[in-house]
Amino acid sequence: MTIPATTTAEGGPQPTTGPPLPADGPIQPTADSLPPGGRAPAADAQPAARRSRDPEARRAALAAATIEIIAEAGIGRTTHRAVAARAGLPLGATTYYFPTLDALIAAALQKAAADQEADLELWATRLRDAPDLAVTLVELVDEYMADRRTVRIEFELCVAAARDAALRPLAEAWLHGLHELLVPHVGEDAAHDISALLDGTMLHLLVTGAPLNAPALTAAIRALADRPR
Amino acid sequence: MTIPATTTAEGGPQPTTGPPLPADGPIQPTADSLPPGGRAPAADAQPAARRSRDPEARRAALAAATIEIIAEAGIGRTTHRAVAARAGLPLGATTYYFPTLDALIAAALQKAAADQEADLELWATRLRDAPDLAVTLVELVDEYMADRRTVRIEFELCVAAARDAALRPLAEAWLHGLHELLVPHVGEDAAHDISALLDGTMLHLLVTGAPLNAPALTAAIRALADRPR
DNA sequence: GTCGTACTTGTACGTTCGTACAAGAAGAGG
DNA sequence: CCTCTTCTTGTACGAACGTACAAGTACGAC
Repeated sequence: MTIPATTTAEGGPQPTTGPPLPADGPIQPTADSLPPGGRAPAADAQPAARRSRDPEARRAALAAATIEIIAEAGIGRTTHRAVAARAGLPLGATTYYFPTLDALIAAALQKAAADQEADLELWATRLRDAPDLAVTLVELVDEYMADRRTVRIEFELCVAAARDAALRPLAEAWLHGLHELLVPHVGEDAAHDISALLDGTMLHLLVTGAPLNAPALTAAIRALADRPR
Repeated sequence: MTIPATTTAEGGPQPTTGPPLPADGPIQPTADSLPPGGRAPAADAQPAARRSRDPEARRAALAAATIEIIAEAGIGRTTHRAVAARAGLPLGATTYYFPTLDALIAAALQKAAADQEADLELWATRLRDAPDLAVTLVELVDEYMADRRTVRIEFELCVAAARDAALRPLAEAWLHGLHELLVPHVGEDAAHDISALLDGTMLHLLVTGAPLNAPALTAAIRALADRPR
């Protein structure tokens, strides 16, 4: 228990010694979000060369940019302008394709969930052929943690769902995916426990930034999988 | 895997069928945040009866109100005006006591962490006298989950720390508290595993809103505590 | 070719934000 | 009593926000 506590009760106006939040500076565009069919906003002298049409690519680019912004700034600080800048598209494109900001965010989270579902099917095949469930599972978790961006979005979605019931089915599906993946291998109860262990472990890794302790996690999974029922 | 997926690729402008975020309506004040020394903003006819001085109470009321707003709206949607309204104080009070919004949020999160630390010491005494570690631990988790507000703030802090390194020590302290609490009872390794299991379980409960399955969690804790080393 | 729809874009409106600050009241020290 | 410091409050300013929309361009239908 070594919380860098301050006693938080002083007289003067400025005794806050806590960690200063860096206030999430402005989001810079990447301009590579559009497939090769599109063009960068202004690579040449023209004031604003109009791009050729590609509605589906634009919709996908906006959703992808939104996910990036959510991963970096959080849902609460995601704005039309940040998304448009990241996607390299004009502001009006965001409201043309999505009626409101909430719709844009919801679409992005659904796309993220769909990507995750596809990922989980890869996990399923890897586990089906695995000689040792625990070892392979830990490998998969380690690979998953390599891209912190995805993991951040997962937990961002969970926290948002805890506050907003409308997001709950999406977040539940996300958590449930891992559970259902494990059921055929270890049964209902152990699957429940192991998925909680893995989610907790990933949260710890996300916060501390530490690398995964593979042998320890493998042993813990075995302990939960093999416990008497 | 029953994600309510939409194929996200349509022609028209409005095909988003995802869960609509309810856009977090305006925050209403509670006006009970000030100790009996203070008065409500306008209970009688006077336009704005000036309150008597109590700087420490105001600072504490602002931090408490900030925590409430964070729990309800998230860090990203926490504003000076929402906090002031919740605390029943004028807008200027927020900037008088905290130089910036980030400082206000950091102070609130530190207060929450300090409260949590105090809670953990109660946990420590309860566990010291407990005949059965696993059973008592599950009881404590169940009691902790009764107030989802606190739990939401914990995970909100973790997600924010994953994005903002300045918050990392605070979030790490939070996670580490549970770990160090368990070390004297089950040793370093099992404490690590059990704290991950508990954090993951709490996340699941937070998202699903389901009640805690006490017997299952108790068994899982035992499996992790008793595993061969 | 022309016509019409669907898409693109820049700009504008009203709101809300963080922060600054002047004017004043409260209470301690004389 | 007066005075000075500290606290309180209302208001104001520029920036950023969500959203609306007019004007214009691309492209298939004909």
